Amino acid sequence: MTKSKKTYHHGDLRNSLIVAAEQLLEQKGVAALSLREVAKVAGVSHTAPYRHFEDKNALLVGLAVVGYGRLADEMETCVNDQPDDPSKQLSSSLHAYIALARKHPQMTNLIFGGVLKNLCYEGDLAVESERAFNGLLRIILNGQEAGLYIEKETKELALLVWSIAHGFSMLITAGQMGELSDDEKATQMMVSNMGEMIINGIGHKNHNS
Amino acid sequence: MTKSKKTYHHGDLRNSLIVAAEQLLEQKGVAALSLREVAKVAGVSHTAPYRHFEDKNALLVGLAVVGYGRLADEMETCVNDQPDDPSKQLSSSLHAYIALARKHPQMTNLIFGGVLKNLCYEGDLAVESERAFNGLLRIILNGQEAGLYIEKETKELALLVWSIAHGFSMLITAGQMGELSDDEKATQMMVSNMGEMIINGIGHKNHNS
DNA sequence: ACCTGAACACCGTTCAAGT
DNA sequence: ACCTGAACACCGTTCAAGT
Repeated sequence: MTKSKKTYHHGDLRNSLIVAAEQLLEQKGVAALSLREVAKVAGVSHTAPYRHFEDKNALLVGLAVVGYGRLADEMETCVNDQPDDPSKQLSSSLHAYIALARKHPQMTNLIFGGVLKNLCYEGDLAVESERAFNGLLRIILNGQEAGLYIEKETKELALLVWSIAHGFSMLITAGQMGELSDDEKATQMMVSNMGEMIINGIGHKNHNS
Repeated sequence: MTKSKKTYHHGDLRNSLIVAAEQLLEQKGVAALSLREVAKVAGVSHTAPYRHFEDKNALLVGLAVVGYGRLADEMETCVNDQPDDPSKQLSSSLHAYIALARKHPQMTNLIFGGVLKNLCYEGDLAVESERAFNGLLRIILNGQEAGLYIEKETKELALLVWSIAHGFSMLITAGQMGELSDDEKATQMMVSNMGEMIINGIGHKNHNS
């Protein structure tokens, strides 16, 4: 019933290749992802991908753009869904970041694990990266304008928050968090606690300044 | 003059392979690291490594153990070098973590980028991982005993600090920090600021509780 | 324009054979 | 014990050829 799959010319091969690649990625990991197998899953010869991607690396970048785009979408949703509650924007962005990484661990590794040839962080990938970070920036700025956060440079606060969300995500993805990795509930609890600690700090407040 | 290099039996091939592997790793990245080339650099046939490592993955794990060991050493040094100043222990551990990642970006990718078969986070690698985290735990505990930090569970504070150090490191390594990646001085400034924000929080302190 | 099949250099891994 | 060389299945990439 779909309009593809009948013609000799595939029609939407570029996209089919990315879909197939993601399927294999989450199945077997970044290291075991081969261009030839992607082509086989997509139902074409192993040289067909070169019509749509210069390289294996170019396909991986294309796939990473999709993944990073999802992250950017999540960040924007956090801003738009609770436009009047900057505090909730921040906590939901933390939860969303980590939930997405937990849902697509291999995609997280692909984007941030250093497999992509570094030069390719220009172009579409850089666009999505900025879009995601701009979401975070806006969340912090909203909070600052509401008088919730200190007046330090917005970018510095955003980088701190990003580092926390990213670090926690990568540690879970890398299996460094022990039991926590598998425990959905405990993870969310931990994320909530971290959100609180970012706001209040871990220092004791018995100074009288 | 060295005692190796003369006998037919290499003597310390296991170690030579790891040294060669690290050299190639930082040179060409995780994705382009091949077992055959490692063997060639070490000066042996391409099947010789199988006497010392079950697998290509096993060699990578062996290499990662070395890298993770360095991180653990750094954390322990931070504790031992300033035994009476928990505050300095914390800030120096942050700086050390990020400096090491900046110095060995590809090693950081190897350890945390999801290339290693996950099951291998048992054994020696788990030992070094615990050693590093224990350093952080002790640093936080020292601060709590000195009355510097809140009385929340030590492990939670340590995980927060670890996430920040790790996230910032990975973002730099992945080229996500723009100009900052190359600017040594600006990076250190940013790390110092993050250290301060962890202690004091980013929330405005105009509540009168 | 889009796809294929043969070809090339390289890879990880196995195994019988050498010292 | 430790290392080698041939062999196998797989990989990324190129290219002349097909529709």
